[in-house]
Amino acid sequence: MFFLKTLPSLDMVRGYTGDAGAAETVLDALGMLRRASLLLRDIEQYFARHGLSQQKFLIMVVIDREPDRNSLRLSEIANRLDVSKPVLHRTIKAMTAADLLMSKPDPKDGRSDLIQLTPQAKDLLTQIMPGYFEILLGADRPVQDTG
Amino acid sequence: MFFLKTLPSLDMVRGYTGDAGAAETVLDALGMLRRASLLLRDIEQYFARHGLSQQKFLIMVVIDREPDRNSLRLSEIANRLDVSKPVLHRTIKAMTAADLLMSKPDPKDGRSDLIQLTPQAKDLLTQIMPGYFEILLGADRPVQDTG
DNA sequence: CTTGATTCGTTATCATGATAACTAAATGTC
DNA sequence: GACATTTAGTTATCATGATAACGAATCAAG
Repeated sequence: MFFLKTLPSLDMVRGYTGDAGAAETVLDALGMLRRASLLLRDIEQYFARHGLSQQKFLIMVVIDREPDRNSLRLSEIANRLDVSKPVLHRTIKAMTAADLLMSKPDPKDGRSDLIQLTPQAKDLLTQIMPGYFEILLGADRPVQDTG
Repeated sequence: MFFLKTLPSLDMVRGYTGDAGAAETVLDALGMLRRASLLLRDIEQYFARHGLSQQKFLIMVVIDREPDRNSLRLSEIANRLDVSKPVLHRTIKAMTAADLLMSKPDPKDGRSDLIQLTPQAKDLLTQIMPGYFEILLGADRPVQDTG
């Protein structure tokens, strides 16, 4: 993701929306996209230093936090994350090769595997979670134009 | 971009941050990432219906709104958008092939071209801008499934 | 002017998002 | 139970983000 460093002026937006209140709402939304873009970049860089990505991290999170179960099917993960199945398939394959996930056949559905975290994945999750929250804590700082 | 459909509970986050105020800040940041993810998806779908992407749209915007000039160099566009030069290079090439951009050599720097909008691009920009603001206006409404 | 450092754009390569089209399994209807 | 529909996962292909490494032009130091 990337986004405009400098947002349009209120006057410019008002030229399209007509109404000043609407123009402010639009600028709020653009500001949010800019902040999300910067935050996401910080997050991705943090995960990259641990050999991960936000995507891989979130896959581990949704499996880990599932109550009463320690595994999920691909489609269940996809539903919890709003990500497409092909993307998830590819990532699960990579994470399995990296010993972060392991699968066993689903006894109730011959099409599916039950995907669970390896011990290494659980360790890694515990290790990186505090730094993740620290980055999110810094997210309400004012956005600066760095040039 | 994609993100968790269901955010962690306040209690779960408090388990990591210790302090309740910090936990709320973290949840605000996660909520923002979720809203930005959904909004961005709407925006990309809108642009796709016009044969564009957010990236291509923003390139047109920064050239169009430049005061006193009608062209920018690649690196100037990259600076205004916070996007990497290889990405921009590839996109400018595609947009030039699609008759949205045209280039002429920069008389002041033999390494650069001056990139400007074609008349078609200006027309397209005028045509799609209102719908873009309409989507941004809806960004503060509760999330709904539009199919 | 010449030399060295910097900047600009390009190429190559990779990661991560999407949709379309397919196979296999499960489900629903008769 | 047979057959059509639906669902789960996979494959192929594409778009868009990144960094690394490179040649060419510019700039800065002397």
